[in-house]
Amino acid sequence: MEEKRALGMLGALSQETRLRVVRYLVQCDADGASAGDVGKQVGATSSRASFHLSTLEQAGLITSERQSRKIIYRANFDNLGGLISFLLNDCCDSHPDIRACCMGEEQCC
Amino acid sequence: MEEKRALGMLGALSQETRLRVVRYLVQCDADGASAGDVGKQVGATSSRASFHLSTLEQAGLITSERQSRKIIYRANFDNLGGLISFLLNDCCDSHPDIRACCMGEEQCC
DNA sequence: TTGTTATTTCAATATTTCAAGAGATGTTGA
DNA sequence: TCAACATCTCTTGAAATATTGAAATAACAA
Repeated sequence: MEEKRALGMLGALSQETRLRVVRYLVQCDADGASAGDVGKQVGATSSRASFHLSTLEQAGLITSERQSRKIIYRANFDNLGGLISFLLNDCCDSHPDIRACCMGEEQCC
Repeated sequence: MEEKRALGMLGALSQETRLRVVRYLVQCDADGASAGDVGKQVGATSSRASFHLSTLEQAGLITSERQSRKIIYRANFDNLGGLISFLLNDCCDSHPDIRACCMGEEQCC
């Protein structure tokens, strides 16, 4: 992940509505959700939801697929992981304190 | 980490100069660096560096400590880890794909 | 085709953020 | 106290972003 892409993702995520959209879409997992659903879920008008969704898609955090008259949005797990990996490994140099804190009580293996 | 704090951190990090400041301060580790050092390192005037440093401090990503006539800035490893943990665990629900991607080839234990 | 639903695009406005430089503040040593 | 240095604050103007509502586009069903 290059710095520029990471900056775009961070900017996209640093907005309340968009952060909530991503959280919701992560919960929806592979099923995804339509723009209308997303809008209702995060309390945004349809035009606002559409705007934020396109911002998130442009940043690479979500994907879209038309299904008949709806457009289904899904979290882009690869890129979300890539962003977190960038922060943890590239940006924070895999600093042991940060890594430990990030892992918390859960074990990853 | 609450959503509001995470949003503040994401916003602070989503700016090229500030992201570089954090990267540099992480590399400086416990030694930290003065505002002047940081400014030279990231190619910013002193007033710009001061502005960005105070933005980062307010977001909780760095700390400051006066040492005689200099002010030493350091990365706040706890909060950086907290942010990454928020993204990985709270926001992304510890999704296995994201966790795997984030861990990459390194093992955490 | 016509009507309905879902989503996007557009224009106008308001707000926020960025960058640069001048001046103010705080700290040290003579 | 004064001079030198490091940092901060304030102002200005430019650029990016957010919001709203109305209109446009796309897909489906009767």
